[in-house]
Amino acid sequence: MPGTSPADPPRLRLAPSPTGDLHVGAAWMALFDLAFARRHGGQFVIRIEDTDQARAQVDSEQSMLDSLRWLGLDWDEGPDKGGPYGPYRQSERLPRYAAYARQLVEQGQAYYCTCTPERLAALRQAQMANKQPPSYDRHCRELGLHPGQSEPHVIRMKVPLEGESVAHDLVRGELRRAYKDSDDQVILKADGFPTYHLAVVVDDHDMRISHVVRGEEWISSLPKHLLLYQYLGWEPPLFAHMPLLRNADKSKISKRKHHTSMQWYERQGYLPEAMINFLAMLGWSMPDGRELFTFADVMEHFTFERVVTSSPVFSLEKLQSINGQYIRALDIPALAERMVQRPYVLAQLPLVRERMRTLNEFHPLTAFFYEDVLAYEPQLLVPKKAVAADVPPWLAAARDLLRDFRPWRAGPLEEALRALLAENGWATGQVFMSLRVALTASTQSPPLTETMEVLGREKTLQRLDAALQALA
RNA sequence: GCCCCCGUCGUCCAGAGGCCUAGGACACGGCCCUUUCAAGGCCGCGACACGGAUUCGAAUUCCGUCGGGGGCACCA
Repeated sequence: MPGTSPADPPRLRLAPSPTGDLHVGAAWMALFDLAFARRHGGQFVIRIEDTDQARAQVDSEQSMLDSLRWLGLDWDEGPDKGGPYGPYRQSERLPRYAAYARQLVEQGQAYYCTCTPERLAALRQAQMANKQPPSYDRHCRELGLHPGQSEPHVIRMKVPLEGESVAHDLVRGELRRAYKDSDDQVILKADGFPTYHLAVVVDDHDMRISHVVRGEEWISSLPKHLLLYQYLGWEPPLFAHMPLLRNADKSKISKRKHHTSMQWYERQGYLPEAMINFLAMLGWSMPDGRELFTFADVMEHFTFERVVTSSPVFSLEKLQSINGQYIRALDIPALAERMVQRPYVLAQLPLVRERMRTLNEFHPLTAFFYEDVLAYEPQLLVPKKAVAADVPPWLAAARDLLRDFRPWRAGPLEEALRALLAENGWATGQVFMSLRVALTASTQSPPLTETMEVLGREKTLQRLDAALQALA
């Protein structure tokens, strides 16, 4: 098996979330992945899912790498440097998937299916109405269809009608599931793109991944993945299904209920080593029970066997305490150094340097970056020669433009905003003033789009909404 | 509805048949220290979901119930 002999060092991968941000869940797994890989002299690669709706664009990809670096989890290889087994970007791998899907059809382990979405929807609806589990009825399975180019079709894999799948999981032990509870999954879509199931199997094989570490939400598709390895004649990797991090209400951790972006923690002033320590205590513990430890300690002692099987609630209480302990452990010069070296502070400096007459003025000039809720004086949002009713459309239009705007950089942002204003015949000075107040609660601030870049998308959008609310 | 995973203090973990009248950390409460607030020290509150079975003995094994979560897409 790959990765199980010393001569064959493990290769693990991180699959970033579609937005490209490094989220707490991903960071949490990456931390263990990397500890494990490093300990055994292996590698850790990033597989970029940049096709279809998973569009990790350059700037967000960069922010993910920045977050990993901040955590100290960077390694000598970027997404394109995972060794000779790339490409690691899905968009560059497209031709491979269709070929394998067709190979499976030829081998009789997959088949063309021309069922229409309408038929499938009706089928599903009928099954639900009859309190049956929704699943494909294998209508095309034995038809031996060979649809022409023009006829829309997908390729589905054949799942055995009986028997069961038995797998070994590094954290949970034996995982069993009857084949009859898995249906004939689509592996190649009508548009020629693979579904995740095919893509991940092909990619992990091509990239020589030895250990697949992923959330337990994937357990139920494990039999299909294993089947795909078997059909393709490949040795499957080892699997570790990690518990899911949860909200306080026990649901799967979500953006609505937590700050899930690593950047937020960085900006909030948490120390990366405290963050690592905290994350490593979720679902795992040091064999000797120590609760203050470093990444090097994790590296030395991490095993999948010690990962808990129940899902931890992600709560900040303990992180704050740990962070305090790390801060207190720093001597004053070191602490001072850490404060000024903080990337968020570093990013603010160029914006306020020319506005500072004393070093102390740095604080009032940058205070607005840190407020959770800005205290608006609504009349400030209404620039000279404008009336209150003018403003909401400006802010709303800006918000809509910014929601998915990429790349999140001052230059492009300014260009796009100016274009928006020109299109609507709005006065730049007036609109920019309103935006400025919305983002900083003040009529005096560093240049608008530079401020936006440093503030980040999330806070920018939040503040636009807040300003709109203040005007309502 | 069906399938799967899981179930120890409010939260995070320890616990792999006797070391458990269940241990630590965070949070919370009290006291001490102290011009305040922290930090620190001491003390306290607080859990093995329930029911059976196996065993001389179960938090630890098995079964059931209940509870929570996840999955059941031409999303990942």
